Amino acid sequence: MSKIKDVIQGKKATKPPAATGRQKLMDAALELAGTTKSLASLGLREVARQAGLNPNTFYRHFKDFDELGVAMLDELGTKLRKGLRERRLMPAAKGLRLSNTDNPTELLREAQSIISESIGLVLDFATEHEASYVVGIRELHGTSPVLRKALRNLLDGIAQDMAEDVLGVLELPMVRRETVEEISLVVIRQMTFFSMDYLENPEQRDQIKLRAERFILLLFWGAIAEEAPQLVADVKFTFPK
Amino acid sequence: MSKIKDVIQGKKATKPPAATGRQKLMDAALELAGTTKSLASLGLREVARQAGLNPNTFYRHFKDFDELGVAMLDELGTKLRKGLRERRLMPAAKGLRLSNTDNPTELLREAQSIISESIGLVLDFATEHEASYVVGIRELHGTSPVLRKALRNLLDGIAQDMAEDVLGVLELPMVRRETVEEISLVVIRQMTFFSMDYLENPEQRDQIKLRAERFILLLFWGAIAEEAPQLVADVKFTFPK
DNA sequence: CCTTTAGGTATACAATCGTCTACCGGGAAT
DNA sequence: ATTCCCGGTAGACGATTGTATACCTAAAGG
Repeated sequence: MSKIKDVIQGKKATKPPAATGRQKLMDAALELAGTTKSLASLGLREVARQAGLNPNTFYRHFKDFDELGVAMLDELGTKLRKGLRERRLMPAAKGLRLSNTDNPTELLREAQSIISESIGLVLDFATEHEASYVVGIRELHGTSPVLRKALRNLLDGIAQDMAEDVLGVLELPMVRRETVEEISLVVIRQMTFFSMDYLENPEQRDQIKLRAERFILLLFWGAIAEEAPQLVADVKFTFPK
Repeated sequence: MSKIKDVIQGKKATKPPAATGRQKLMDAALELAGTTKSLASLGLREVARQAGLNPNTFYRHFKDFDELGVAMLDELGTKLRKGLRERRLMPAAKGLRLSNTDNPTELLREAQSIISESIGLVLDFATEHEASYVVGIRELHGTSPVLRKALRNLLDGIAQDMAEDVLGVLELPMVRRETVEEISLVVIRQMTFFSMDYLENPEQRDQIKLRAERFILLLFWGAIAEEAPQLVADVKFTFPK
């Protein structure tokens, strides 16, 4: 009776192969975008093929390509911010954070170590999730306004986290809260460049990381010099070379 | 005799319409890329259509899309660097550059004015050539390695120019040459963000420009504080709010 | 004067694309 | 036990794409 239909339609319809199709599509898109093209320029059929799914299945999960993009960036953002938050809390647990020291020199040295640690943390994440990281950065200046905005918001959020973090150590009025927030945003944005350099030139990673640290130190040092010039003259603090 | 052929082929072949086809293609690509898509994701037929040319004509001028991209970025880069260089020389002609002052305060004030001026210069350029500027920045993190490299080189060159410029005013050993070069690169890169913000939020332009200036001042101030802490404490210099 | 060549055109083709319509199996809810 | 819908499939459609082949013309070079 229905033999004909079965033969014509095939039996594939009866075996849903474990992993949810939505994730399959996202993975496929990531793989393609990571190696070849930009997210926005992917073809629906292309992605479906890579995912081993029927083209139409795409519509079941996403109506747009923007929608898929947002989903991917969501995933990336969640992983990133969670990872950062976790590792950021580690030194506090180890009692390493002594923000009430009266000795400014020591305080600055600690700030430096925090910065260094945070940088490493971002760079590590970029290395571990290279594909999604690169795709994300690509969309930062990409063609889709939706994805651009999503990425901006992500960066802004991370910058906010960083600002709170720093403010826990460099308490006011050593440097104004507003300034810290401003610096944080600039730093996070600059990290897109640093991290791309980092990924693309594995042989210069140490140097790149150092440059990133120096950059941040310069900013904060400048801010402190603005707010408390005398402190700068008094404190004994040497930059890393 | 050849009437048949003429009728079949049309007479359009006999009128080359003034402007060189190469430029037409580049303009068409710019227009399309500026509004809709990314450079790399443009279709050859699409561009030819926009240029009012036969698809095959594309091949006469470029073999790749990368090739067209490089040509466009070349044009952009030339215009940009020329524009910058011209306007940068203006204050020197006006005798405004007094790099041998013994008064560090005055010197810094001058440095600030130079910075402010340079920023305005970049932002003006971005505004006047919005389309090509945006396309350029888009390709900075784009998919084509060729275009990425071209853009990097352009930014590096501009940074070098800026470094030379600054070194003409803030002479060593107030701050080390190496540091100036490092700062310049970071600044130029950060300007990609500032200028995009600037273009996208016309109502906040004054504020954005101010933030950019502040950012740069912080960096140099930090560098000076690193090299000559006492100077920072002595000099009377207030940041713009 | 003849020939080359640079820049333009028309036509054709196979491939790919996005989307529409229709069919289907299994699980959840009623 | 039936119904409903979710996630999957198949097939066909017209449009668009990149490219190959071939033809044309105007100008330049010998």
